[in-house]
Amino acid sequence: MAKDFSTREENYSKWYNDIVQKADMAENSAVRGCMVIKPYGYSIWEKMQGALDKMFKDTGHSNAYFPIFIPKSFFSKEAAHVEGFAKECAVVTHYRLKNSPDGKGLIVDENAKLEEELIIRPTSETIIWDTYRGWIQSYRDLPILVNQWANVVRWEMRTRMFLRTAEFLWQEGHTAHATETEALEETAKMLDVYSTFAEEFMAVPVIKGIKTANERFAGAVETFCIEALMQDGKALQAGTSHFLGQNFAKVFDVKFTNQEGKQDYVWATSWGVSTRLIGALIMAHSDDNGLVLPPKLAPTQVVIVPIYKDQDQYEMVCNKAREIESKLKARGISVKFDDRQTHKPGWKFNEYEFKGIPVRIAIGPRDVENNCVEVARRDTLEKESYQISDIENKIANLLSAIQDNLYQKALSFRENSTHHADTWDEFCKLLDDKGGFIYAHWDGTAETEQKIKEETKATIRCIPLNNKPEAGKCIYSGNPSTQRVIFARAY
RNA sequence: CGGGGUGUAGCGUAGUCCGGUAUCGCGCCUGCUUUGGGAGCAGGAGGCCGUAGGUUCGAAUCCUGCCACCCCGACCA
Repeated sequence: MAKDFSTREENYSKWYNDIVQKADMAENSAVRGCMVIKPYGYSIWEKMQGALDKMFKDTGHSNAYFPIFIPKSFFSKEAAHVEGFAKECAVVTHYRLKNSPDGKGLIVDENAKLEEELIIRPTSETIIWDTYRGWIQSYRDLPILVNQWANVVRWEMRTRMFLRTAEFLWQEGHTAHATETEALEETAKMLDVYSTFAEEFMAVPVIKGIKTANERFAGAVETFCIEALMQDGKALQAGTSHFLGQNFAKVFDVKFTNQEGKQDYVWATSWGVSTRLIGALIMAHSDDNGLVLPPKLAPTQVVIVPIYKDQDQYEMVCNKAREIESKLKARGISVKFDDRQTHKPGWKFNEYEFKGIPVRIAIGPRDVENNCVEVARRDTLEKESYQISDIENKIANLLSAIQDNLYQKALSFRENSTHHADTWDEFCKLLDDKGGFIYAHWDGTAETEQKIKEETKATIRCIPLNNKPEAGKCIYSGNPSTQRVIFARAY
């Protein structure tokens, strides 16, 4: 087979870029740091959106849409929020262009300066809480459970396709509650939605945890996250759910009258996942032959390739193939029948392989004669002959087996890449030799965390929610610690 | 944003030091033979050499600005 992929071994980041490009998911655009998500990449995002959106609706949320522009004054209200985002904001200062006096193109019309500059949203808490003030008077107006699907802009200095781009697509949920308990429950509920989505749809095992103060969302009281491990041993934050306390309610003056007739500030949460998940999907499952997609998120789950020598055979084979196609479709499987005569079967095999289609069915004259087909699965690259009778159920079972296998493979990779370190030397050695998640004791101070980051580039990914208390000594400072936290180098 | 590198046909490249409008492979088009893992042969099309200036009789080549991408750092939910 012709090889035009870099391997993970040779150059992991080139391998990643090759997959994005050659699987036709995205390309760089004329604008620095921004990518064009191509139809194939976008259809994966649509599959993710579909599954997540249903989960949001099932947990009582509704979609809405808020402006992309945020007045600068809104943005500056919450101190920590400003601190976190100010350095990466795109700002609109003018609203008109005019012809240049020298006749060479367009220039900004200085007479069209905005009285108040507009920030292009890096996240929408401020505009949303400014809006919620008008929506909430009484406890009867609560809770508000809103999600928006949107683009956001964060002016990143260094970008990578899907993982970090200046503009990206995401969803952001913003909820308002009458009590702290209810807001905390919402935060936990949405974290569960994310972990369920990651594990059941993406087939990526994740660890639920709490962020340390250093890694917390700017403006949150507490940030919860799901952390996944990529094949190069680096961690990836796959989703976050924030308990915002009354921080935004206070600065935007969002009060309500409770059942006792007293005024109180509203409790808030926000939560989001982005197109970064596509990067996670690539790095969790793909191999040196290209993309590998879990069936539940594959835009096409099965491709059928006809094999023939002449036009008579072509027609005979295609007739049989179409029968199979319609059986599979009736079973709810997404199928592409590639009857193009402009490409040879071998070419198609390779094409669908590096695009990660979970199952390929090849059917030729010999198969028609024997009433069978050749079935190849992308995850293991194994081929097997299937009798056509009951093909739809056999394929449905196979898809589900592939989904499970991908999850199990990713899980055992993570288990094999998870280590405990009890000394500083051990910790450094593990990081350099193997990467992965390292459970280690930490004294709980931001200073120690910062020092460890400076010396090793490893950060505390999270304090796992299911953590067991365990007395020990901080690997860096030697000070007492009550539990292990997860360290890793991260994307 | 700092340091380094790159930019030549859709993609990957030679040519750049030592100025004379461009090489090769893949892909594309046409025809014939092919079709169970990226087909073969023959013919053909396609490039103001990233962009804007400058030097020169003449610039892909030398000089300057700008843009984009890659690597390293800083930064970063």
